[in-house]
Amino acid sequence: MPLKSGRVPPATITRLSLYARRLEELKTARTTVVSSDRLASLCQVNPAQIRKDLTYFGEFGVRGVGYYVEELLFQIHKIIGLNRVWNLGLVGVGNLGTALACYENFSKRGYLFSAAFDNDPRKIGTKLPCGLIIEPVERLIATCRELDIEIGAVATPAERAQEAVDLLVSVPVRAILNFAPAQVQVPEGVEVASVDFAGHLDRLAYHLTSR
Amino acid sequence: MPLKSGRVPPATITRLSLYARRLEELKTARTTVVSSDRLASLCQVNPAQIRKDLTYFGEFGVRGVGYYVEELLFQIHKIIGLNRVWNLGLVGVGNLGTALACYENFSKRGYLFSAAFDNDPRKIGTKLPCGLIIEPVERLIATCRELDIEIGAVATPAERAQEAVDLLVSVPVRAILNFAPAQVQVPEGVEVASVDFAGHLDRLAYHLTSR
DNA sequence: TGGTGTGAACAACTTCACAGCG
DNA sequence: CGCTGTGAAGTTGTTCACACCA
Repeated sequence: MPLKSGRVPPATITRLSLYARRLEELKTARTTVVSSDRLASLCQVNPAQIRKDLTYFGEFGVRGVGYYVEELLFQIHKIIGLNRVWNLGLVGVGNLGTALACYENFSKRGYLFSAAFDNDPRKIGTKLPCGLIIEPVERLIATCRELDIEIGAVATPAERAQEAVDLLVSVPVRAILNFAPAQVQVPEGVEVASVDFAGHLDRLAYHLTSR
Repeated sequence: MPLKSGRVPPATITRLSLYARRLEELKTARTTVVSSDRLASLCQVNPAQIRKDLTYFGEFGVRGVGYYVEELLFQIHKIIGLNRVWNLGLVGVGNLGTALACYENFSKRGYLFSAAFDNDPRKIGTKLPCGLIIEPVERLIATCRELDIEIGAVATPAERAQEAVDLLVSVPVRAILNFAPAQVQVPEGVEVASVDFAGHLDRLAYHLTSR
């Protein structure tokens, strides 16, 4: 949020997230200071990259010393927006959706599934292992507004992904995590992150094929 | 596989995978010919990008016409290695692992979960909804060799990810899809694709925070 | 004519190398 | 003295613009 200079490369944000998770581990291990060299080797990136990434937002280190773990972690959390709780709404409660809603690594980091929607009448009213009760998709707009849901997670079949996204956008939800294997359209200002299982697997297959 | 010129950008492979999936849809829709402009709009990329990507592997189009959908799809499948079946081994059968093993989009594209391993004694011998029977991790090396497993999927807790990877590497498995929220080390020649849920969510949170 | 294939221009990102400071 | 912060150099990836050909 301080944002010292102009545009921040998307890749920088992705790495900031990575740094945060390694710093979390260092903090747990009671490490108080870390150099860009050390953090870089933990993250498998170039040390200069870390220093450059941070300069987009300010100066967080001490020359001749390094970075204070707790302080740097605090700053990165503030930049990303991890100093608060985010309410998520899940659309499509199949095997994958259920696993996601109950995945503890999300809640640990402040991402809370607060509502789940499906259009299978047999699922409505059912309680997930994590305690969430499945609501009909017709309730999506009302519930998302009521519960302050700002991030949507789409885990429907491919054919249903676009309509789920359209609904979320109309709430309005301006950030969507898409697990469905489909390309979805959103208006300006809405950010979509697609978790592309097929893309990852295809890259692995290519690696094995091209040798 | 034809590989006309030197190094292929990783991003090109990721896009090839994307093109393949859109072409699959075009084929299903009985479309026989597609221009780079049309395909580009379906994939939300620049048309020149598509043509450039393809030149790394050969010339697949017809000037003044475009690309024959079926032919181009065939060629891309051959490049990626999707003209065959890949056997996958799953390590860590929690909620997420179960959802993955039973996820039909994998098998549809030739990625077949052929074995699943866990170290919880209560799970061993249990059958997953998809029919797979969970084996003890001690059986991993033997089973992977026996079943020709070339791709590993790691869905263990973070603390267990590195040991799962080490085991897979010793099979040897040279391609690993990692769902655990941990940075893992692999030797030269082994490719890891990490499905980084936290990274995606953090990017979305940043998007919402920085405005 | 119309759309591909591609060198050349451009833009973005990464790494280097070192000045500057605690 | 050591490690950060950063301009400049280097590298990689993307887009343009047009020659070329079915």
